[in-house]
Amino acid sequence: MDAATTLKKHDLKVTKIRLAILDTLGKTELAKPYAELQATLAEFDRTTLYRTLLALMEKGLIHKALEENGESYYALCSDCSIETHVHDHMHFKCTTCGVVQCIELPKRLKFSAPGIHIDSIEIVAKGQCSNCN
Amino acid sequence: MDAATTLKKHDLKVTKIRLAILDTLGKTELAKPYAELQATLAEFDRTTLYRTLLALMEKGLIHKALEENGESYYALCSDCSIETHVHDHMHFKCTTCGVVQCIELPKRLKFSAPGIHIDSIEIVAKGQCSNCN
DNA sequence: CCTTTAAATGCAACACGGTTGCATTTAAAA
DNA sequence: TTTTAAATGCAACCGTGTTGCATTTAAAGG
Repeated sequence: MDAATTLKKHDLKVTKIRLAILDTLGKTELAKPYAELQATLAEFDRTTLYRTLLALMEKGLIHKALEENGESYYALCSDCSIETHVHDHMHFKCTTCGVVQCIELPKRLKFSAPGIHIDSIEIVAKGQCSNCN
Repeated sequence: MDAATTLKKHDLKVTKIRLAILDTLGKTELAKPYAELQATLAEFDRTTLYRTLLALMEKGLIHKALEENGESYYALCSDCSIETHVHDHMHFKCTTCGVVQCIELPKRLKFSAPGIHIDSIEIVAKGQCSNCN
């Protein structure tokens, strides 16, 4: 399914920056840092980029990963839909080359603690990627 | 062990802001948002606060939790030492009242994926705390 | 207790991403 | 083609992170 169709299916108007974002993020399975996204899409205003990312996240087309320094990384959602935005994956950052990738988890993780009710879990791991070790 | 002794033991000079930070974070088992920390310690320059937090983190006396919006939360380290800064806990944020707390995990978590080597893992969960559900 | 010095602090300044308001443009429905 | 709600661009502000540098201070040594 092409990007335009995907947008329409999620009640989003087909615009240049939306196609550009989906195109950029679709070129790799890695998560892209915000700064790189902004550089690639420099022809657009950064406010527009900001709001477009919000819109695409809200519709579950993309998701954001936060690294320890607070840097944001964005990636396409392959396992999300409008109804259930669920991530059965963790975000892994290679401390050597710096790439961030989504890694599928074998099964849904369940944590529990007395008294509390857990809705969602985010996992961020660091180490060496397959190219760097 | 009092704060001054703790600082000396970690080769840190005993200064007013360091005592104040340890005192503030020690008053609760919850993690404090940066903004609250800055408000409480408004008598000190924010650069000093910034560098002091870095120093205390480097020595393993405190640690930082990042929430989804990128907000930083700080808490004392109870299970860290100079040699092994390890967290067998996750950070839990109540989406109702907003408090962030460290929750001990029953056992060390192990994840693996083909080709990659994982050094450390950070887990952030969201849901309702015991007061709010 | 006094001197010395490396470390800590305060201040200024800048970078960057997040965020909002508002006027203009545009996608797409009628 | 007209219409309109949505999307965009621009300006502006905020908070946090970060660095350089001059001043102050903790604490070691005499």
